[in-house]
Amino acid sequence: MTWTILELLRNNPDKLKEHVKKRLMDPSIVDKAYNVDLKWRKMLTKVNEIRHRHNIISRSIGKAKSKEERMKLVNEARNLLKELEKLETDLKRLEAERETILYSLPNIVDDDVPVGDESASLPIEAWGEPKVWSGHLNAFLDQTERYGLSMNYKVIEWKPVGHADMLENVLGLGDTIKAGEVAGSRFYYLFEDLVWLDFALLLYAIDKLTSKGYRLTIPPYMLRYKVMGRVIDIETFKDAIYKIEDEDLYLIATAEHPLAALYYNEELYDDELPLKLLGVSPCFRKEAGAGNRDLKGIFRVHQFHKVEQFIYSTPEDSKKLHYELINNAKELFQELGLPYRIVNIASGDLGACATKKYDLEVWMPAQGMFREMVSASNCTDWQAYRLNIRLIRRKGMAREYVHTLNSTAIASTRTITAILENYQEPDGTVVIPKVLRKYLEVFDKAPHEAIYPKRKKKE
RNA sequence: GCCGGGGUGCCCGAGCGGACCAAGGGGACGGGCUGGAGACCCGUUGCCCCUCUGGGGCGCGCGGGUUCGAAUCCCGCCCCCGGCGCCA
Repeated sequence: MTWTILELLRNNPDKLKEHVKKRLMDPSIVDKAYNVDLKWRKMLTKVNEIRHRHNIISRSIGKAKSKEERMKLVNEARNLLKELEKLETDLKRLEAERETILYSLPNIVDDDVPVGDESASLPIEAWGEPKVWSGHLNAFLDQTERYGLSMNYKVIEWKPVGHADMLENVLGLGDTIKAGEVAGSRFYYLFEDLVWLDFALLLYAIDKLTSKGYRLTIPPYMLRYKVMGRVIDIETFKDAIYKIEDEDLYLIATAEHPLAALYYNEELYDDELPLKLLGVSPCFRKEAGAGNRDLKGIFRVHQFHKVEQFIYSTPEDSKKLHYELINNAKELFQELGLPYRIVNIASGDLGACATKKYDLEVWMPAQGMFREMVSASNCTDWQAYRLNIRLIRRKGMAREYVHTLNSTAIASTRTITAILENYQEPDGTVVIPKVLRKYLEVFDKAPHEAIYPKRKKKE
């Protein structure tokens, strides 16, 4: 038992309550968990005592000398079993109750995390030279200088076209109407240059991060219930996860899920950590909690491609590696030339798994907002406890839990929206970021320098 | 999908209804020996609970069942190997 949260629950429940309060959740869950755990431990002791008595008698039956003695002992054992039956039912019930409540406890909150609801999330740094339409200037300053972030921005007088209109009307390279008819809203058809762009973005992230030593991985795109339930919390399950009819299979919402499950019920030695993985997969999301937000375009969709960073680490290294993940993401977006700010996400908006989370938000010139492109979470031992992934120290062979961390590298459709708005020229042409060009040059039919509006095309 | 064989501790592997409650080996870890290393010797090496220099319970793919007693018998599921079929 070295799970941080269980230790805290038993030794200092008030402290754990503070963490739960920071998340704006009802702290009475801690009292419930404490009581159920205590009750379970007492019941376990009681049951074990009776099992012990039963075991002693049961073992002596094999050595009984006479038939009478044998029958007497068998009857005694039977009586104890009858007594056990009810207690074991109670114990099982308590066990299930305990598991449910322990698994519903969120991770503790890191000291650096700003406390409050999403409005308390704190932009902490910014990079790049955003194009700001004059009509958005106040909004822009409100999202940067208000937090003490200064950016060299360029005011433009023409208003860029939103990514949804760009896609569908200006470029004519997407069809969400037909997709809506045949699959539903938040689906899309993408064509030609945008498909090339999608793949080029993935290749770019794969190229960069494999060079940094991340192990390239294609994971399963579906997981069993018992595994998925351990990787994520119930809320995420309800809001994001699709199920396959008549099968015990759930579509992943990100490669994080199968990458976290890679060492399900396994042991990792401290000298083989950190393990850095790079998952490439489609992501399937219900977006059930999204309401009517971002209904147009491909910013928030049921399906997209993503390159995902994932790290298994020792507890002492996880903070450092969390910075590594967000720094990798910054590097990717700097080279893409997309201006961003980094946000330290507030306690109330963390999600149950994370102890701390950084988002990278790119400035969207048409929307006049910074929008999330990357999310980097340190889950410490929250996932590892649920997935039973142990850490073994060579020195002394002590057993603990590993820490897990995850971060987006590139999410295809979102990054495409960012390019459509940031690389847009007044005439609707979209210049292709230089860093992507080498992944497009090799294909004759791929766009090499820019994507042109449909009415400008000569062909 | 069908037929046959199989899943034992970190790994290999014995056990196939009860007799110190998984033999034996390897690896790892701790200690001894050494100037240091190797070899060698001793010990530890599944999970959980407690009144924790000790005591106890549960563990043999997962979940049920039979029995006073199951790694061992029965049922369902999962996975692996071989053969047949099907398929990109």
